[in-house]
Amino acid sequence: MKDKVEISLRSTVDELTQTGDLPELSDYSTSVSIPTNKDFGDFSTNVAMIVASKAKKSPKEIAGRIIRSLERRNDMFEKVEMAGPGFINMTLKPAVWARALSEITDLGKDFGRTAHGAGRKVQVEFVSANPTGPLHIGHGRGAAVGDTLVRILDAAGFDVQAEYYINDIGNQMNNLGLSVLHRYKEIHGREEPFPESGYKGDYIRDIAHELMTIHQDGLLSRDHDEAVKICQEYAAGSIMQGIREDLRLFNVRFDRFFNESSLYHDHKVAESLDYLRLKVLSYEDDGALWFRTSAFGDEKDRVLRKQDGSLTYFAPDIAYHKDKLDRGFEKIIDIWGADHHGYVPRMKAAIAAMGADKDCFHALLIQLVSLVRDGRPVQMSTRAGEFVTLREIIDEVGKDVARYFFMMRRCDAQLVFDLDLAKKKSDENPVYYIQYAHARICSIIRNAADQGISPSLNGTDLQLLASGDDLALIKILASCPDIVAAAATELEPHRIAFYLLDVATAFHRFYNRNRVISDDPALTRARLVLVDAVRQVIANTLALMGIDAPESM
RNA sequence: GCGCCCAUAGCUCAGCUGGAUAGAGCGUUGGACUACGAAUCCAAAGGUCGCAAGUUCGAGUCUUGCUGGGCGCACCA
Repeated sequence: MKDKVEISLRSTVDELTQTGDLPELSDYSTSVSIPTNKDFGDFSTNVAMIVASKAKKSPKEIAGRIIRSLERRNDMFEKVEMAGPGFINMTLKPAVWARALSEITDLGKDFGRTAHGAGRKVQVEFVSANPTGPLHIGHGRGAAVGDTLVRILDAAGFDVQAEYYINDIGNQMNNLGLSVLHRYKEIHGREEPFPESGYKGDYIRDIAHELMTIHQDGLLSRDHDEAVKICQEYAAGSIMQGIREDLRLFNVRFDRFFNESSLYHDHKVAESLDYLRLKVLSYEDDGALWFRTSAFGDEKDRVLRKQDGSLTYFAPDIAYHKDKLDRGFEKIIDIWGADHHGYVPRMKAAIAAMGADKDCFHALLIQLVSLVRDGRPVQMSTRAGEFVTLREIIDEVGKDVARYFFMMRRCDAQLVFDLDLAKKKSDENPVYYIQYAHARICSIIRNAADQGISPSLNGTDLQLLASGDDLALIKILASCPDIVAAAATELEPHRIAFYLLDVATAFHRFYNRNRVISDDPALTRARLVLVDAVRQVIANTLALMGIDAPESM
């Protein structure tokens, strides 16, 4: 709805500029917002003050001209007033709101979708956990945020792809193989010192046992490196399969899993290094190969190839991001743990070096998740293999609650996951509060159906809902597409979680003060359409978060 | 030492790109079911938006400097 107001306002201002009633301004940013104070109308804009300050004119005079012009196009506004230092407050006609409601009914599942993204290609890369162990709770937050963001971007009209980058090569994979082989030998009674920086989790033992049933003691007689390789490949495959299963249970979808190793097979890494050398952006020093990232705003240059001849993690990562650019993504979004923030300037430098605008790259940094049980923090340490897995969380509180909890903070704020609260099936738990609203509406609709009435626009007079609680509810519903679009452009998926809470609150309030099914047939029909629209909006936005909308609970 | 993030009601947090009188939930106090699901609702109390300057018509929001907390500063990934 804000969209429509903005469009109307902008065309009015443009028109006034053309007729010379307003000074010419090459660029101005309008801001239409919903005022906190209801007395100020449905929407408010400061455009007159912006224009006035640039043109050095009186804001009130500018506002006056805009208002007179807006009033002349009388299809939309009930009332347009000047307020304060030059605000323009606008109140829409009830018919406009009634139309907005019928639009929700017409669009159904598609309500909330917009064309903001104009089909631009966007990629979101997230989770990307190494296949060295199961997903833990930190990955869970990244998975929930990433998957929700993908759905939001899709709804906002972007052509979005979800990708998982698998580090299936390198030191960590080698350590994985060593760790598994060690456990394998241990089962066969061979005690050796545990490999340095090996993985100690119990799942390593499980994998060693699986290898034993496949190979019996056959690996013992193999060449060491060969045995490590067999262990590594089997373990990575097994763990990756587990990760995919975790993601499926968590309702997280990926369009593509990208193997780091393919960058080597396809010579992409070598090509990237050649490119940098050609552009004189890399140089040899002290036996290593350096990338001149400092030329692009990084605080110092970074190593691409170490003294020992092996490549750093950064080298293939440059090739990977070059590949993303080559695939035509206009916006590249990487979701990382906040502890990787130091890596951002480096990556932006790489993007810029490839000749792309470095602002097309967005690193969404996800802050730490800590876990609280019985009011006490739960200690976790990945290195020691002591961590709470995502699977454990899903099993304990359910997929829906877990996904919502991960979404109810801004990404850049630390999150305390309260297991006790998550398991409470009461009003304190926002997930149940929201799902309850949905179930309650479904119940009302069932009751109405028993009386032979179902929600339908046919012959229903929505003007009956033009005031009070009914109108307030419609206004919140109508803002859904604006919220989704804003969440997409600002990359702030948590806004959906808060919006849902607003919708549920507004509905519960409405429900307690008004009857849907009453002895007034016309009002009953109208309100059935209204609550059905509430149900639709709740279902649609829950779907954006990958959460189910139960018909009863 | 340098950099990034955070600081808003007793607690946990929103705050729509700089707008008008800063909002929710929990907790506290008091109320509402013999009609559509009380897993709900209503009301009250609760604030120097960490501190101090600056930018301007206007700052919780932007700038700078402090204070406090988290996280980084590898020829690890």
